[in-house]
Amino acid sequence: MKNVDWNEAYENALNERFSFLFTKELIAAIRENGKLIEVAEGDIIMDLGDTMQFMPVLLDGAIKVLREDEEGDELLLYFLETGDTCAMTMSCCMGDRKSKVRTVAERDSKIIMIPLDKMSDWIQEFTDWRSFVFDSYSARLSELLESIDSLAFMNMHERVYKYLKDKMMVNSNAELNVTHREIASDLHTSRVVISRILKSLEREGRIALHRNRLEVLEW
DNA sequence: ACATTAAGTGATT
DNA sequence: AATCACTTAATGT
Repeated sequence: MKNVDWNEAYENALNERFSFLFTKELIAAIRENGKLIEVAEGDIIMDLGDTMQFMPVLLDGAIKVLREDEEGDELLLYFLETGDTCAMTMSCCMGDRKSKVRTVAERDSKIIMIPLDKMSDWIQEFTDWRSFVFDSYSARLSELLESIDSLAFMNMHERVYKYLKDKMMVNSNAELNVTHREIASDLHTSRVVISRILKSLEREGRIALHRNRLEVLEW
C-alpha cells in the first residue's frame, strides 16, 4: 500500500469514471482533497479495529470485504468494484469509528481517500455527493442481504458457484487465481469440502481445475 | 533429491 | 457438511 501523487493519468481516470455521476465542482473538490493510494493484490487495506480517517472511493480495481471472528475464521461479505465505496466508513461518520470488517485488495487497485471531515460538508454542499453516499449505502445493504440469503438458503454447492461467478465478475476474468483453501476461508468452510464441490463442478463441465488456478467455463 | 504446499479421496460422524 | 487420515501431484530449494 503506497501513496502516489496525482498526475494527469489519474485525473483523467477520475474524470472518465465519475463525470456521469459527479458535477465538475465535486470532481474538483475530490481532486483537491482526496489522497491517492495504490494497493497490490492481497494487501490488507483496513483491518478489524482500525480507526477510520478516510472514506475510500475505488478509482480502479476490486476489493473484498470480510468479517472475522476471534479465532481468525473469515467470511466474505461482498466485493467492491470501481466507483464503489465502503459502507463501514459511512457508519463510522455517525459515531463508532472502529472498523468491524477487514478489507483486502482482490486485485491491484487505486483508491481515492477522502478525509472524513469533508463528508458532512459535502453532503450539504453537493447534492450529487449526497446521492452517491446514500445510493452506495443502500447498494451495500442489498449486497449484505444477498450474502445473508446465500448463507441461510443456499447449499454449499450453490454458494461456491455464486462465489466463483462473483469473483469472475469483479476480476473481469474467467480464469481465477485462487486456491481451494482460500475459497474455503472466504466461505467459512473446510478445504476438503471445497475440493469435493469443485471436483463435482468440473465433472459437470462447468469449470476446469489447475493448481492455484481455475477456469469458469460456463456461466 | 528432498521439503513444502496444493489438491484428491475413502471412511466416519 | 465436517473431520481425519492418507495419497498424489506440483513446485521451490
